[in-house]
Amino acid sequence: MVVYAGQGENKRTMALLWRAHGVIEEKVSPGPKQQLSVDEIVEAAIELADSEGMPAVSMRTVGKLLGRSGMALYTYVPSKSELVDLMYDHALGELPTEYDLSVGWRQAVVAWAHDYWAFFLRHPWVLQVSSARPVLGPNEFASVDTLVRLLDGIGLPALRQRRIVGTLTNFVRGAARMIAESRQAPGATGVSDDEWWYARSAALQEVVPDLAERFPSVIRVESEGATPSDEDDDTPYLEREATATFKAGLTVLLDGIETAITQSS
Amino acid sequence: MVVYAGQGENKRTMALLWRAHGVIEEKVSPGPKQQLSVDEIVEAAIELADSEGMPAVSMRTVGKLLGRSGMALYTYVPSKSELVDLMYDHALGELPTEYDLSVGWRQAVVAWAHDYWAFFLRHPWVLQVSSARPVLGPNEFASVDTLVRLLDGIGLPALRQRRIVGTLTNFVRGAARMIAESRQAPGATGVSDDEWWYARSAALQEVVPDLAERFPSVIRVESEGATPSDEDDDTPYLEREATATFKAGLTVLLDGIETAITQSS
DNA sequence: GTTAACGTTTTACGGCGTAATGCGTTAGGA
DNA sequence: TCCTAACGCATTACGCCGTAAAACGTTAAC
Repeated sequence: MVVYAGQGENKRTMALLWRAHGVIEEKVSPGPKQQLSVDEIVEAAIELADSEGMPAVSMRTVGKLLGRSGMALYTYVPSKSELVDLMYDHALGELPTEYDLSVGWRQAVVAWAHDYWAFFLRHPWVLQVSSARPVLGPNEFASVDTLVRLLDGIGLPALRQRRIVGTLTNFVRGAARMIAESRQAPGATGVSDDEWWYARSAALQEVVPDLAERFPSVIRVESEGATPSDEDDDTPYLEREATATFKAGLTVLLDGIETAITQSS
Repeated sequence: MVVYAGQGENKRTMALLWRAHGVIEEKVSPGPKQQLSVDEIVEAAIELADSEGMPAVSMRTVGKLLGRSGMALYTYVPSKSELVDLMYDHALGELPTEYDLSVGWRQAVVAWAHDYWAFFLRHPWVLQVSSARPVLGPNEFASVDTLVRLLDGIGLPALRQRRIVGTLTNFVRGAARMIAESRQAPGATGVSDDEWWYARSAALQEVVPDLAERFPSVIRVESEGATPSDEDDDTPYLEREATATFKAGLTVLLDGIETAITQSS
């Protein structure tokens, strides 16, 4: 059995996140032993979220995946929202925490950004977990710490460094979100991205024939220099565009950071 | 009655978005006249989303607000997801479409960014509408067109301009999302942002006493130079931080764009 | 052997989106 | 003028959701 020294939701949540068994007294007590573990539940939920998307993650479905009823999970986890927090922090655990700084901070940050980006594309549901109220789990701390360290010795005052860390994190999340959302357009395996896009554009053309006259600037900018698709690259249009926007945007941001460094020194 | 020249979901959606009454044949037909309008419904839904948040917007609640059953709305709108698209595009209509470029592109973009940002804070639910699959409504086109025009004459090739438009849009959305999410932490009017933050930190401190040794870089960067709160400014901590990150990040981005301009010329 | 704590399941409640059904209103043609 | 068919709208129903409450069976401690 588990007893919480102080009390309160927050304490219990933190104990769960940090597996702080030191703070928790384990008491032997009657009744059957627990047959599952928080980790098992969290991993099953992540599996489900990866393959079927966040909406498919319900207490009942996670329970079923473990051969249990939905309610059984409530012995391990106080509520679904806590389970989601645990999923979030657990997933963050797979991010690298060390980067080679001998090649310069800029290259290191590019590597970090690509890893972070790829992480969100592997686990798109993470983007649906709020980023504003931090979860304060160990892996969240570790991942922020990793990025902070990349910017540690380049002569930025702490405050500026903090802003830039926030901006970079936000930037990668937003860029990844564009792709992640485009991948789950009409539910599971409905029409593909390109088919949807084509049908929409055709309908638009028909309903608004004078589109090009009404919005000349967008039309010009959107039509010029479309990213060419490689021979055997079947990445959908929106996704290629979003990827290119990510890379270009990262360059712009890094250039801006260099300016900030120059101004600080 | 309404007949669609071609057919298909997309056509109907576009007609709804663009109010393309030209494409639509109005036929007189028996039965009672419609007592509501799409606009009324969309505005009621927006009202609800503004005041109670997106989760409070259900077909039943919107119907109730109009003195009608939930199912009544289905005569006007094919499904909830279409209603959400209409809400999104309708709300975008309140954005300015003209900016003074005589003060230079940079100042104009700053003004745009602040308007866009304030818009998201007025209608935080907009951030929960996917941005990847564009809705292709008139106001979405207008708002993108507005930003594109701000960057039109500064010597950027079209492709670069497109990437920068995407990056700026993404940036503001992400920055606004941080605040919007921090405002809706524990449901409606539960604990305030600051109380929550304090309780969490206290719990964390207790569960993980060696935090500062384990993540020295984050701790240092997070603790230095905290934004001072004005005398009578009761903006919560997370929100002040997020606002500062937005402003600093915008500067960094604009500096990066200036570098891009220099390189293009 | 009794008791009390515990893990788990079952049932139940009020929410959701929306399909199906039915009712009452209304315009056009007879 | 009446009939009919189309239509707006409400009601009901289905299968989901999170989770409170209760019931049941297992088990350790006394």
